Amino acid sequence: MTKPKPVERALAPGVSETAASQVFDELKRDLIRGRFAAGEKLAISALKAQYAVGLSPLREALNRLAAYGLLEQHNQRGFRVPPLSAEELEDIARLRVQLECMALTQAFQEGDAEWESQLLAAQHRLLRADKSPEQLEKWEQAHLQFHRTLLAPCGSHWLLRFIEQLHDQFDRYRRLAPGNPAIRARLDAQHGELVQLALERRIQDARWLLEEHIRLSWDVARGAC
Amino acid sequence: MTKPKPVERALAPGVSETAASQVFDELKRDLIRGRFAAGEKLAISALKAQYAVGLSPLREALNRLAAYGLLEQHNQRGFRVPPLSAEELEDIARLRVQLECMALTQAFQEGDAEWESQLLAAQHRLLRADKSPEQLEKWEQAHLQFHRTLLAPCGSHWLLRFIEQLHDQFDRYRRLAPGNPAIRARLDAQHGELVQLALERRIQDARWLLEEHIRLSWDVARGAC
DNA sequence: GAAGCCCATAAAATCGATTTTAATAATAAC
DNA sequence: GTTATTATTAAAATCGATTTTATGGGCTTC
Repeated sequence: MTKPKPVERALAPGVSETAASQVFDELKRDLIRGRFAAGEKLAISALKAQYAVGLSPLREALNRLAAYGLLEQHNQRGFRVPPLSAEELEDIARLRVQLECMALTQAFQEGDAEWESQLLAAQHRLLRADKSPEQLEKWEQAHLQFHRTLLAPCGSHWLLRFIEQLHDQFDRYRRLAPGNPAIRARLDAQHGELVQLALERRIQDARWLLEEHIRLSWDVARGAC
Repeated sequence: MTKPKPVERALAPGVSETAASQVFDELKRDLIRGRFAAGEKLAISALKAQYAVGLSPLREALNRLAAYGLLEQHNQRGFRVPPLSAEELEDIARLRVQLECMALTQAFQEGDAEWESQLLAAQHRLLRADKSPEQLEKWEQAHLQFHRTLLAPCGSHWLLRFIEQLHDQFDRYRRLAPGNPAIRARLDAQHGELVQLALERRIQDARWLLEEHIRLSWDVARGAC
């Protein structure tokens, strides 16, 4: 007999990715990273080549991104990168303060020892992550994960979902804006302070600090508009 | 000059719909209406026939709905109607209270005379809408529009977006639950009271009433799980 | 000279068919 | 009798081609 079974059962037995999901992840990252200009119209056939994927999975990914708010979809005239505006950034930042402080309060009440451990771990990974341009994606991932961990035990699935969505939107601005080393240093320090306040469950101080943290990031992100 | 000659765009002025957008709207309505059982796996080929649409636009609509949270998407195993649970309903309801009260406060500050007019109009349309089973969709539309109008001037695009999303989620429960005439009557009365408080800008009373309104709806919606 | 019209072109949207994967039934092994 | 393995079937995902719609240029008309 021949070998009609060269088809390895995909070493990962559980979750196999689809082309649509892969290109969704890549496009999402590239949109947040600022690979495309704000307001730019996406040329679908070009994307097809760039991401080495067929038309169907690509369109499905674009549809998901539009529903998520990282693209604008206009019937019969394709997809467009949303414009950046100082007004929208203000909206996003203010709402981040409200929602994240809300989640923080809950997280402080619900968080247990395991949470404290994971928070310390996440902070350490962030601290050690290399922020050089080549490793920037790694740092961004660690940063996102830190903020996720901080609020994770809040108990509200939908609140966390909205916060994540706003975070992605905010990062479009922040990552496009020129860096500010002085502010960046202060922001980095605040992560450690947040952990300390979390361990001590000093909710009011933590809320003030988190608000300050977001407002400082906002100061940086403003540079994008 | 003074030639108010709006360029006639083809035979369909304004926005021509795509098949994907149409089936998205229909599916969204049917999901909220409870046409499919919670937890049910959607048979794509069956939907294709039911909605009289091709595979591509149908899949695009399903992808959008999954990103919106009205469907679950599992790689390589299709789409599924999210299950209903008392815990998630609680999450949704509590968050509605928080977010809508937040928006209400802003709306009371930003709303002008034009807003007051539209609010009165929306309330009257709701009052007059027929709630009979045949006309139920009309009433639901008027109800949604009333709540939209109430919060519209709040100034935060993203807050309104999240509130609408939660409202859709909440309605899945409410519309599946058996009706309660006594509570329904009280809820209907509250719409008028909210308008009155809005006209007088009695923010604190209005916040209490809106919270009470959502909690009462919640009492009804609980009947779905 | 500007506005309207028509055609050519490019892009978006959709269709029909194919490929890939998961779910299920049937069979074999222990 | 149970578990493991293979074959079968059904469904999801993807591809390639076609249809539909928007866009831009050149022409005509007033």
